[in-house]
Amino acid sequence: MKKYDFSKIEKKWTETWRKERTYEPDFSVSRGKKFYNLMMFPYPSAEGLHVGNMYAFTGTDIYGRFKRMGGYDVFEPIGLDGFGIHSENYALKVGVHPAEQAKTSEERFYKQLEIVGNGFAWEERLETYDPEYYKFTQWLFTEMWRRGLAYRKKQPVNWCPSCKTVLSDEQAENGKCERCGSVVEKKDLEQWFFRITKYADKLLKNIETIDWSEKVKIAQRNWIGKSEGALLKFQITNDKSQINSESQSSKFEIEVFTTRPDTLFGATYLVVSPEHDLISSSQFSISNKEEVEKYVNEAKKKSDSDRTENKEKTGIELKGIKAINPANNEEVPIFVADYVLSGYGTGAIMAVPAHDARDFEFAKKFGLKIISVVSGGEEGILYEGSGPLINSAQFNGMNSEEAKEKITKHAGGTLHTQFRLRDWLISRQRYWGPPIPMIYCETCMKLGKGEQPDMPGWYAVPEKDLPVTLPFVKDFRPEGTGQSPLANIEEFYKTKCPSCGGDARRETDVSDTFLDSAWYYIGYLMRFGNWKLEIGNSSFAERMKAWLPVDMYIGGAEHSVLHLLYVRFIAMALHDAGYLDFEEPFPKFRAHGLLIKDGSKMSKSKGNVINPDDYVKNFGADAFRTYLMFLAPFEYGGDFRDQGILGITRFLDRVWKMGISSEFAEEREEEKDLEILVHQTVKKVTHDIEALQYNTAISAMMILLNEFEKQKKVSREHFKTLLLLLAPFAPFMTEELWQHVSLSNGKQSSIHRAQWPEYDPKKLEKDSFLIAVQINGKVRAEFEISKSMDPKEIEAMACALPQIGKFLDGKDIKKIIHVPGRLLNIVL
RNA sequence: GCCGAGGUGGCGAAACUGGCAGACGCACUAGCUUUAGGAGCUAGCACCGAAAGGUAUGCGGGUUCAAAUCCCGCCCUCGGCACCA
Repeated sequence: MKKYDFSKIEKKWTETWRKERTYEPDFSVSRGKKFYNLMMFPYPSAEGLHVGNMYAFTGTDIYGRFKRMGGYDVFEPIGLDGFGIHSENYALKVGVHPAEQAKTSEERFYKQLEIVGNGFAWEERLETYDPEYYKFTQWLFTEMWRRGLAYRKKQPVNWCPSCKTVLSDEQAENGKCERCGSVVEKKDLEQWFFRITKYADKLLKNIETIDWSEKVKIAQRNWIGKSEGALLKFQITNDKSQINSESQSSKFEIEVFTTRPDTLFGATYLVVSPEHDLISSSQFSISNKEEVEKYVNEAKKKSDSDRTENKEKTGIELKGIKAINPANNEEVPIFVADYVLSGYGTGAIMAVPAHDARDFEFAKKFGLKIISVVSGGEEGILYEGSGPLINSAQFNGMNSEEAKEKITKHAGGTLHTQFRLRDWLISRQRYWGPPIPMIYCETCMKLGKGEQPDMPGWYAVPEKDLPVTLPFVKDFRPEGTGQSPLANIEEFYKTKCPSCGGDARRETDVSDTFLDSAWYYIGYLMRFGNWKLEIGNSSFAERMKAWLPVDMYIGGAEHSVLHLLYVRFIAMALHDAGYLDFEEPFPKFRAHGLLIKDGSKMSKSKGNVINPDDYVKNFGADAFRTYLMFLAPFEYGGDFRDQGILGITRFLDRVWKMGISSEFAEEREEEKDLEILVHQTVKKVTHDIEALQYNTAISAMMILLNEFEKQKKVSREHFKTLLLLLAPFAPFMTEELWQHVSLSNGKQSSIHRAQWPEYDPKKLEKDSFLIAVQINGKVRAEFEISKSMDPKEIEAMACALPQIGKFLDGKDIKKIIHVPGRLLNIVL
């Protein structure tokens, strides 16, 4: 008997599938049954594919193969997200130019991805560093600009001292750089931003309409951070003792944002952030100015994480000035403290120590007045809930919820919705990315001319001049000067103004990597032959209409507020610009779990990284794939154990043996119950794959095989059903066996284009089965009954059983509960 | 602190709508076979107990004929957010 020679068979089918274009969809017809099956494309930054990537790809590929067999024309493309800081950092580490490293990685990644048996549409692959690709990344930037969604602004931004570039808020995770983990600093710099906040409300609302993993939806909701409240104005006065002239008093106002305007009567002081305008204002004489400045400077020096790590609240009163509470016209002191953030709301708060934990802590430390205005808590203790108001003049007795609007009105404030989300900082002072396609003209600026009224001197590179090619720069190292290495290349930045034709300067920053990946799912549809299709081209528009949005998207949850938020935003902008007829690019998204090894995350420093190549070489791609899917539910992830793969190897070997033996039974030779099990298995595997519960699908197939082996012979049809069910998991071996067991003379078409088996609902139940008999809820016996039996008859039979009879002896049966087909519970 | 997901044999994990807890697999044990290699086959395998039987799904209560599953109160682990007013 021939042993299964996986390396030979895998090689053969890889070549055949490629040659026969088995996994290429038919774009020439617009068919209703399309299925766009997408996985997050990888960063080719490391030495090769990580087993975690392999896990994600395999899980997605199984789903795609399942859909293809279900009659869909499946589009499952693959590409590389090889532009950007992660690839550049890797190139820096190994000392190779990123453009060269890209070629090496490309070859290695694609080879690995094919070896493991993924059914990709190889002809449509793309790389984000391809000028034909980033031409459109740049076009996208100019489109955002034209639509008023891109702007330049100076403000405190996140700066990674190690990567020597600015970062977006999303990339400064807990005050640390998403790439290298360095502590992020704050710098005042002029940068490019995308106005994602314009879509904050839509990004939030649409979450309700999309079918995504719940934890990702929650992460996005939290990140967008909608709060409903009010903006209230507090007038500022100098202390009576210090008023010098009439004009200096009472013109300046501080606006605060609060979610609890109902507690305004309890606002006993005001706090401004160290960056607040009030501090530098010359309108007031702050008597302890020196002291205040010292505090402010120290606070500004601290990084965000330093500020938050120090739990003890600090601050200092601005002496000589007071604020007036608009509810009751009482004077309250003003403090500056770094627990108030400049980037949120108005950068100033009204402090209500009786009903806010932070204010409470601060007030205790500085001995400030604490006035309860909401009843419900204990006297003198912090209470953050709602309830009837007290100490609030005419509002006493009113419920706090109702009072929110009333008190806002009374104080002359306005109701306001505040988002936590801030605009997307898009520029990077690095080399390996798409140059931002903008031109700055000094002459036009002086004349006040420009494409956008509020940004004189700035022009987008005209579409005909795209792409702005990234020049080959030998010394691509970031310098930390606040400028990209491109700023040293005169031939690059010297250009002509698209408006006046005079000398002008190109933008030398490149765009964030996440812009590259914000539209790649569209890019795959452009890649026919040689990027012949362009945005605005009508046949491309048709293709987008036919294939978008993506039907199933799978990827890591770590991109919850990075890629997955940006890509939604860009789709919304393109939708509003009329290019897309949907707002949500991924109506269905599932986050796969993480693979761990020996109980901890895989990392090189721990030495527990799994090299997928070794396993494919030793056990074959089919066994490796199937094992990855068997070890735990796909959406949970799990612990990779070397020994576990042996169980799968045995299983596949047994399938091979049975298939190769060529001894199949006539159908009528089989036991009838076997047919029922086949139908049950088809049902279970179909359901489990649809739910991404691959582990239980595999165990169902194991049960079927175990039963097959107990039979003397199994019919060819039943064996073929098992092959079909197994095909998405073990594509190579099932293909080989499919050809072998098919009776047709000559060439048989691929199993991966065969029809997924169906089950007959009438053939799911056996005629007779075991039923359990319980006494007071404890199982005491079981016996066989037939489907047609009368309940009374079953009860009588149960009581007659010897194991049951001894319990019944001399006792009254209170009642009998009969769950048909399951059990009988006799209550004594 | 807040939000989310979890906690079941030696291990990875199953369990429909509340209905026989531990499917399937790994490891292990015994036997057979052996071309002695991570091979194959058969049987066993939650715990206590000689057995009858009893006890078991993080802990403590509750509802129910019946709870891993529902309710209340705790504990622990992992993931995310974190002075967001």
